[in-house]
Amino acid sequence: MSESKIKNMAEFASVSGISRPTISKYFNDPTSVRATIRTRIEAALEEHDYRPNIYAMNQNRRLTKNIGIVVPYLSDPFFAEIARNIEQRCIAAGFWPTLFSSHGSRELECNILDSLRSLKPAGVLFAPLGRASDRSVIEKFCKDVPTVLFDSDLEGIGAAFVGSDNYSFVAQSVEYLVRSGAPPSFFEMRTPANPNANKRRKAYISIMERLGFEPDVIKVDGEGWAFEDIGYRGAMHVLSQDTLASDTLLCSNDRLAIGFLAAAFEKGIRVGREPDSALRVAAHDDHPFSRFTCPSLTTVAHDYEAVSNRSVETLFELIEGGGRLTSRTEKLFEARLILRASA
Amino acid sequence: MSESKIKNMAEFASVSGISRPTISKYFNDPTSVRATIRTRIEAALEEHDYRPNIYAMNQNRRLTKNIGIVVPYLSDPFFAEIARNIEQRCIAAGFWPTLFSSHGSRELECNILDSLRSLKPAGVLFAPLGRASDRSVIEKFCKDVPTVLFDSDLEGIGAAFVGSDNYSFVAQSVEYLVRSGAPPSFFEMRTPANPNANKRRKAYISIMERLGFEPDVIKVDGEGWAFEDIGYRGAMHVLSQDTLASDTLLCSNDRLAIGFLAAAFEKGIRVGREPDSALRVAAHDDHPFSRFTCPSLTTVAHDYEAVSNRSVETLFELIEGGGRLTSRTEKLFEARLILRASA
DNA sequence: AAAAAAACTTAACGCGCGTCAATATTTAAT
DNA sequence: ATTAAATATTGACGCGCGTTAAGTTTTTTT
Repeated sequence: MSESKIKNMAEFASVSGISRPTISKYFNDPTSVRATIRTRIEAALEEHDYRPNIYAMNQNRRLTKNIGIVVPYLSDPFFAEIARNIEQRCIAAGFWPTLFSSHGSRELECNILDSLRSLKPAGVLFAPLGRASDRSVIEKFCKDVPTVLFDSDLEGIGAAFVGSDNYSFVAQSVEYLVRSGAPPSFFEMRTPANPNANKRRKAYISIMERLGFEPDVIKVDGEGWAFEDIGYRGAMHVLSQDTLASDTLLCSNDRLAIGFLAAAFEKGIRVGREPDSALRVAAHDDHPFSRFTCPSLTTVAHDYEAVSNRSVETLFELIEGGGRLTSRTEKLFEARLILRASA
Repeated sequence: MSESKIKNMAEFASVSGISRPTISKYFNDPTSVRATIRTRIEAALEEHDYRPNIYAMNQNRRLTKNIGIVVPYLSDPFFAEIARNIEQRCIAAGFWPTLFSSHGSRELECNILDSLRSLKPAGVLFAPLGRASDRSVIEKFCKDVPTVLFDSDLEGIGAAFVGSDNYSFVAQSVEYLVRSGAPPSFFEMRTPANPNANKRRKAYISIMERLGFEPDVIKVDGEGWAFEDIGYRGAMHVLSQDTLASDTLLCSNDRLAIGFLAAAFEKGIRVGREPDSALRVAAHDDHPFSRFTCPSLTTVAHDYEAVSNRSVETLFELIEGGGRLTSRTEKLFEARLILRASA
């Protein structure tokens, strides 16, 4: 490796003996130059470790190689995991992903979209807050920037949506709970942050009715994204009243269930599918921690891989299509029951 | 709001009636222009919503306003939380933070530093992987880019280190456990990913010896960052052998304890500080989920706020000092015992 | 009110790279 | 070997903004 520091593309062109426009072409797409040239460039690269200035590169390029990834709440390991997945795929495809979290705040979500605009990204993968989102801001953003929504849908907004089929989640859980014991009550937040929660409630009601049972929805108070705490408090309240309609509870999501199980444990209520248990508890999402609840949580899993994979693929199609798809597609993946000890 | 789209600073200068160099000054530091001028610019900004092109801005600036934040494992809510804290502070100070996670991989960590170089950041806040880190790569990076290490120290590398005092963690936990019951055995991974783990073990041994007790370290197998799973498997192994030297266990960190408690529950072993409990378990970190373990986990908390606050402040000093501090400082914050039900 | 200091304007250059037109060279096809 | 097609080179311009120098206006000081 030579000691001389190369400071721009012209210099690198001269030391490598190749013209600057060709070097420029190479960095935009190595396969666009002849193999002999490519190997010469790569040899020179080994020698002199030059890297183009990304700011100058992006300045006039019609499209940067940036991709924005926005999740509503990164402290939730579920989103951290899905973001990781997406990030890796973008890197593999030669893009520069940048990760943002709205941290549950509407204002922050808007600010992120604002920042994202100046990044002039090729595309954005966006999991909105949901109910708390500022629809009009997001709608405007999606008109200007190629955006694929994932996890949580805002109807009609964005070029496409990729997520999990909430009906499938609830069908799996309710049908299992019914055939292995009593039909479940549904445990959720009174004002869910996320549209998925509403879809799950509706699915619960419709499936229960189809099976000939009376739906029973338990709504607990609490705002924001501290779901475990809301589940815990709600469960403490519900369990102390002893007015449960069923000995089987289906929580809208795992994080509520984590709080619920903590409360049940504290109250000395045995949860599980053994005969001596007082309660069965199941939920949805297959949160990374649900293996380690006490008892371990019976839940329904997202197809993580499929969702992140498809989101990224859809965005790439969108980018290649110049920012437009023929029509807004909505892809929902089936869920998978994970049998553990809690129900 | 006017309809005309303004595409560069010169145009904005002409519509606002202020010269371009002054506009440029304003965007670099709004307080650097006279108040009358500032209000006129801001009025024009309301009218025309112009935003400078960040790529052109960063191209020749001696220093960008970018700050890199690198954590070893973002799916761990502990790091997600601390990253959030740091991110907010950087934004408040007018910087552009960008978040990266090494996802436990040495290779990725190196790639991130590589990407970070081309971002030409004003500074970097970096929590290294620890044992898995490529010391020489990081050392070289820190020579080129103003970097403050946090959470996990690599001795002599970076301009400063900010973290928690591992001795303080263990002092709090061991002293509490001793005065409220039996002296604890120490439960940890055989090959810890993180230097903090080694410091905690050493602290444990020294404190036990100081108090006149025989240290007992239980090492369990497992590689990587799936700590809960490692704790679970380790506990299943240890608990089935029934060779525990003490009825009190101190886990190196909360994530191991989360796995441990799941195993104990599964084995029907009662954990807690009531007389009828078979085992007491405590740990360190005050992980966001430790409130919801069964039983809730007695642990020792980081001073999150202080660590993130001080890290950011130190980086700002470093940046203002032109990338050099008089000497490498190491600031360790005290920990705080959190009494819950498990011990 | 005059002088000094501070802040502004005008004009112009440079940064590093994308991109284009005209020309030269290499490769593939006949 | 000749011709056509594909790819490189040369030279030049532009992008949007940072920055500087010289001159002008505004504000502060005395």
